[in-house]
Amino acid sequence: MFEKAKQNRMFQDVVEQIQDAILEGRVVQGDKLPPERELKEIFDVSRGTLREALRVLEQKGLIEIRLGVGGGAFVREVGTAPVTEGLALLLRRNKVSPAELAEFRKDLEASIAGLAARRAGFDDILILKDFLKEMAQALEEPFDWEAVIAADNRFHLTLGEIAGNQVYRTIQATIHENIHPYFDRYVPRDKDTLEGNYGDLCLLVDAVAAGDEKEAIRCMQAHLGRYDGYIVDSGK
Amino acid sequence: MFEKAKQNRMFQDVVEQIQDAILEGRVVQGDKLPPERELKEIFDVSRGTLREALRVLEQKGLIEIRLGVGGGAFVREVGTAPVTEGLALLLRRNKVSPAELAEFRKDLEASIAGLAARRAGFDDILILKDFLKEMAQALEEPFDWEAVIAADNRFHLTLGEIAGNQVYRTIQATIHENIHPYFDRYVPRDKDTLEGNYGDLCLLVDAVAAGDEKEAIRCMQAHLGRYDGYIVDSGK
DNA sequence: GACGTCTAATGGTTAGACCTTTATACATGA
DNA sequence: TCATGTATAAAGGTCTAACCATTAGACGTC
Repeated sequence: MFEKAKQNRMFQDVVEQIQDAILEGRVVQGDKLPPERELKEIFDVSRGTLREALRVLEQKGLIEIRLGVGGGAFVREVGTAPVTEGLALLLRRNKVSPAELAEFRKDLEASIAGLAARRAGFDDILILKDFLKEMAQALEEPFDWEAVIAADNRFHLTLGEIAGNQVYRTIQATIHENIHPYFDRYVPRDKDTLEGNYGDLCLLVDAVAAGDEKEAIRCMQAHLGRYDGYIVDSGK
Repeated sequence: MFEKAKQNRMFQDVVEQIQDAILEGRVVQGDKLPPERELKEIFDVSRGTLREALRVLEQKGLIEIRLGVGGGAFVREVGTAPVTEGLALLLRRNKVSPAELAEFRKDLEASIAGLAARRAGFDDILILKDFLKEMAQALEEPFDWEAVIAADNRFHLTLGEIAGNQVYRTIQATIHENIHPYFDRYVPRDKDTLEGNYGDLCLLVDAVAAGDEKEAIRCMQAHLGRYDGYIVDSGK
């Protein structure tokens, strides 16, 4: 029925007001908030209190502070930085393992592949095939590991777009950002692995083009399963 | 080669020192840091600067402030709260629709059910059955809608625990947090719906107990599919 | 036009005071 | 004896009024 009455600290109210303004788009990325000495008048708090609010907003990744003339609090694009930082802490304290991330990711990407198969249009298939071409080129001697990985990434994110659900895309982008360090560190950079990888994606695109949801899911699982060993073994 | 010289603000140094102490286990969960007036002497900064550092640590979820005698900054277990909050910001910012949330959730919970079926132990089943009993009681006349929903919630979160992957749990918590307002608003409060709901979960528990992954997934999809109409129609 | 120098805007920091919340000890009274 | 009220002090929350540090831009000198 009731919930615990929340501790009311004035700076929290300031945080909420500014946060709402950002999330509702009343101020947008790049906008400069008034200088501290004006904000303090607007909210009718002391400068110390106002600054505590700014620290919280900064930590949330919602604003960025610049020094000097013309400096101040600038609205940032809401991004994945705070999530990434929080996850990094969890990983460092062994509250989550890279293997858990990888398990979740495989599942997530498989769902995305399924949705993409259900919803992809003709143009979408062309875009995916472009990535495959790009990847094939990067695989030719002398093969370019970085370029293959970059193409693979964009392939996944594009599939996320095709899936047509913002929630999947948001979660996908966040997981990608956090799992990549492990890929870079543990996945071998040999050509065989990458060629197998390329083969997986070709099959996947075929499945998506055919609208075969189950096959798309299977392909994606096979594709990511290829790396399970590396991540799982190195975790914990 | 080089990177941008980082802006050096004194409170950031304080944040780092305390954060390191926590991450390295020199202070552990429940420990109380000295009062502000002592900390400010230790770090040789003003109280204002110290308090800005405490706000950052608080936002990172590393400490918690309690008021009054014996109050102060207490070390917290590193947890998923900041990750959840950051994700919630992203979802809010990306203006995800209730329908998108519901689609993702069905998928996520289904995966969780599958993992739970694979990993549940004997005790886990007993706990789930307790929730079912609780729900059955709340369904008897006069039936208590709030109690049923509360039990249902805890059922889902417990299933998330049983799934044994912290990443799923964190994402699940985030989605729950964001989808609940819509459930409260749009889902009908009649007894028939809730009784059907109860039936779904009974079948689900049977599947989990039997370790039947596919059936557990199917049950969960059926369970949440029950609400698709309400969320989807009212969304956007 | 290239290079210093000055200036003002603006965040960063400090000191010291007072207000508010809360656990505890103690007193009061049924 | 036990419940209830009250005083006390520890500790966070807030405020005021300065001064310090950084930086863009104006201005001037060579």
